[in-house]
Amino acid sequence: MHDMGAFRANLDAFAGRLAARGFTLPVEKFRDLDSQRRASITEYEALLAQKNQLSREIGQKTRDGIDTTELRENSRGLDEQLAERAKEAAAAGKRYFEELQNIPNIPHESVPVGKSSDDNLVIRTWGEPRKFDFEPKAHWDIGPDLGILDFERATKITGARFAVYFGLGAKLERALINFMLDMHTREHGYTEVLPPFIVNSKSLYGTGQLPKFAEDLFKLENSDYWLVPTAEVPVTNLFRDETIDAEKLPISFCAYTPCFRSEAGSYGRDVRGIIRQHQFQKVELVKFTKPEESYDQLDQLTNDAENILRRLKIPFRTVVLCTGDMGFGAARTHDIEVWLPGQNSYKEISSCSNYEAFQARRAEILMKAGKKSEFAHTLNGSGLAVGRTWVAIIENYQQRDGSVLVPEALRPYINAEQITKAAELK
RNA sequence: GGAGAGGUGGCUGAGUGGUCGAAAGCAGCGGUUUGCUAAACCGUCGUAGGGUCUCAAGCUCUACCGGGGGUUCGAAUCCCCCCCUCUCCGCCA
Repeated sequence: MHDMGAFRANLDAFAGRLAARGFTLPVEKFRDLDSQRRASITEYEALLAQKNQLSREIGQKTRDGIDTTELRENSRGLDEQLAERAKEAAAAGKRYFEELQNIPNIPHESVPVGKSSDDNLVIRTWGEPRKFDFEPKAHWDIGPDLGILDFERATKITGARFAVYFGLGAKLERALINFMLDMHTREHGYTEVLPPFIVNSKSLYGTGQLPKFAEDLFKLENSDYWLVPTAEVPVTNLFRDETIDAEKLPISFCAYTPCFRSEAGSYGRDVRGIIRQHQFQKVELVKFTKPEESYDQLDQLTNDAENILRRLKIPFRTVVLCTGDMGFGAARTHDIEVWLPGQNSYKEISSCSNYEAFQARRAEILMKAGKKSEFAHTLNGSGLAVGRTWVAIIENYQQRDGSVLVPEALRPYINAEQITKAAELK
């Protein structure tokens, strides 16, 4: 959400910067909507002031013992017109806000201008893709062959885009969660949070998923409850409607949650394997910062996420999304892409964004330094997507005999050096 | 799920139909006094949206006492619905 005053005063500048991300701001429409809105407020409030004045008079005269029959009638006479103008003003306001809240954030000036993911800019590459002396397989073959991953039974008990993990496959997933949380809390200074996995509409509005992206979410019947699409929602909303003492910033949280996404509109994308599931696990990093330090903190957060892959010794590269490829609320986004030999390509495993005050304005997250209070900046990024990290390990550490080596950093967590076919599943 | 008690400004807490945006205290901010600190005293002190204005200040209007409706000329105050918190019971992990 943009600041109303700034938006009104700089409409043309906003339009120019939004154009870079392929968003056409209807400037004239906004000017009209805003002047309509203001005119109807003025009209309505002038009439209301008139009525309030009459009421005060009636109160005074009643106390003085003067008859007020006529004044009461006059006052009542305003009601119909008043109701009408109230309705107009509310409608005009609503028209304006509905347009405003669907305007995406302004990209930071450092973001490369472009139209699609082809225009993203690689800022870092780490590790050498392994040379295989055999044809590397994809995880959707390796997993089922090892008996640690089962799509058919998941489809039976639930439906498409779900998976069941068995044995060391399940344990690998659990180990990854602990490994990531431990690294972020012990080495990167994050405080662990275990939030609710169900949130209300207001929280989803605060982080920007609602009202525009309702179709991407799972909603619980007969309630205002939704399954979390990412821990970003509950964790960022920890400070909704709160004012944080600036001295406490930056505040860094990490949280594990399952994530639930309807994936409406992604039919046919990543249909094989567990790259795109309705339910997946993620360790999320969230930061609340002062405005002047949010970009340093974005670099820090990105680095913290990358460190997971460095420790696991899996190659990756980091890209800056171009203006046309960014998400709705982000001002700058770094995607970390992990190397997947099974698909012979890099695949997104983390998305780290600075939202500047875009979410803070919606969620009313303020910071106060001395007398002055202003909106804090919010950032978040995956640290990392657990399911996709699972895939990366399976594919990068696969052996000719179909087994998978466990990365050294993970061995204390999984208590095994190698994943082989489980006895009961042979 | 049942019974009861509550939700007022940053905090505590008055206020049961008419200048109440809301007493008082604390905290905050400005100042006076003062070797320093502390204390005392004086003043100030909510947010948002309109209007006026070149801008700001100022002035002014409107809204906000958990949320939404209603009664009334007029609602923090009366009525209805909902949400949340607390206590007890039930149920459960």
